Amino acid sequence: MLDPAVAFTFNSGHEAEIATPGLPATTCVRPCSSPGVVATEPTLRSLFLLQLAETFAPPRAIFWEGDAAGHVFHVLEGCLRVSRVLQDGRRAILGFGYAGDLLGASFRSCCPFTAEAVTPVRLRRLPRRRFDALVDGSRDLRSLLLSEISSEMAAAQDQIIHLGRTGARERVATFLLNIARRSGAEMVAPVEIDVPFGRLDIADYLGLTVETVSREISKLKRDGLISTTGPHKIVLRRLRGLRDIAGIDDADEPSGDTITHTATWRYSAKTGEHRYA
Amino acid sequence: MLDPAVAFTFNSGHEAEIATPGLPATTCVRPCSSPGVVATEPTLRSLFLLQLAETFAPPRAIFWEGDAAGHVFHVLEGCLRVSRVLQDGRRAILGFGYAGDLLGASFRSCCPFTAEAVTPVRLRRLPRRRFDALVDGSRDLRSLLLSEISSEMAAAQDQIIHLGRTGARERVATFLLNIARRSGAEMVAPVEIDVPFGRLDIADYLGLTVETVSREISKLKRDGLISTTGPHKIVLRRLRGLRDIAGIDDADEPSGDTITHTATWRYSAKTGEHRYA
DNA sequence: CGTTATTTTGACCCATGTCAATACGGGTGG
DNA sequence: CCACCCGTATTGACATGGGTCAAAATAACG
Repeated sequence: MLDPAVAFTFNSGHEAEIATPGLPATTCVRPCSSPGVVATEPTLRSLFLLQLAETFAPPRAIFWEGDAAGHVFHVLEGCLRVSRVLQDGRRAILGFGYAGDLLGASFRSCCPFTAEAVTPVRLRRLPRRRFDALVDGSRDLRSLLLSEISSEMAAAQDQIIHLGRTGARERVATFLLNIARRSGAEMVAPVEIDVPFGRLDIADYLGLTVETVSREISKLKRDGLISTTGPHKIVLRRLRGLRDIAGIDDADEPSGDTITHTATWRYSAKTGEHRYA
Repeated sequence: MLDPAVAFTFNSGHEAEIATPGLPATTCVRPCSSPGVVATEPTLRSLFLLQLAETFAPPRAIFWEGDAAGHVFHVLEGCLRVSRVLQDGRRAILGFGYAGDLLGASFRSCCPFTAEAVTPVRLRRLPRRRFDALVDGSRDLRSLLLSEISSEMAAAQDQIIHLGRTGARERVATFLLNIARRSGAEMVAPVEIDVPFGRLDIADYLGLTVETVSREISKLKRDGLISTTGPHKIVLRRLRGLRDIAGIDDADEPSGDTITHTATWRYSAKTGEHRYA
């Protein structure tokens, strides 16, 4: 397993690398020509540096499912949710986005979901065409983009496993641990996490109902694994216990890229076959 | 919704374009140099043409979760499943692969799941490095790869919605319709579909148990929506009814790329803001 | 400080899981 | 070609996790 809480079309760059608001006019002349737009070390996120930042107040949508995918976004600050609704109104939240995340990098013709601000969101946008052109122009950036998307896939697959094969308690525990991991503060003492979204969002994300989410949280409190100060501040008291519930083997995937098996495919010129050893 | 049954790290190329086994030695000298490996119209799948085909007998694995991601595969024929297991043995099937699918194109350092043959599978493989190099060398191929991966994402997200927000009946109906769609035979009269996988595979794919899957299928039979000739041959009799159960609005996403909203973001040089209209 | 949305808790029920028995089907060997 | 056998599928009886409906408690906000 890798990173269940990581949202889909964005991926936090581990370092939030929030740029200072003042435009760094030092490096580049104009944001339109293609070669070497940013002088230093080009990352996907640095492409956005020249764009002005916008703010979205909480329930406002950044874009809607079905919209033409005209822009790619870099979240500077705040928190958003990404969701889809079935015809009859049922909603599923596909993931959450945080500062540092890229949003929309993997869209093709249209947005496959709606993105809405949960807390005030500050972000920069880049027209799709420009983003694509810039990325396509650099081998490094192309590689970074693929990695980015690959992590999204991994996260989506984790989510599939959880939704398909785990119970409410397990999902809630995993969810809390993932928020903690995201928050940077690494995993030792009692960790206080900030849960900006409401219970309904959590429920729609975990494939449960508000009531079940609430009950499971209460149960965890009763068992002394967590404690709360209001619905949006949760203190994880016994990480070990939470991890047990979440079914994390410990020593299990600390970095998501661990290779467990060492056997691999060898080609034998002699027999003309591939074999696994 | 797009394509729930589409598996994850492959995507059928709509045309299975199964190459004739005899190697087409006409176009290219050797499979090692980079520029213009295949003369005609380069597609991702044509990159594999010079590789010899291998066969995997049914329960054999093509690779295991955690393996180094050393190859990319092109499925020529047969059917495979892609799965992950939790520490306690619970298994989730992330998707199924069919002839025409690409497998492993989106991996980075290691395989995020296990792939096993369900029926005898014929495929060609390409070392990752070569695949990456070839794709990276052509703008068209890069674009095709991104589209490919983007569809995988879409499929994964559909699956997330189903697992999180629909009931057993709905999932089974959707599943049957998706197999039918895959099988090419387009959607009119009674469609007979071939279900190569066992009930356990279906259950692990839909996040249910064997018993529930079996019961739902029996119920659909009782209601006259389908009929069977053995567990692997199912005739869809009332597509409309199945679609209703599956919650498909009809006129809903026939092609997955439909743009529903036409509003979009406009930049106003005057106010210096983006607005949605 | 009142008003409203959100969260929590309780009582109840249903869909789905669990356990167990039976029936089917596909392959093998006679 | 048939009989047997074993793995898979189906069906039944029962248990239970989580959904539903409703009310109370708490938090958010003007």
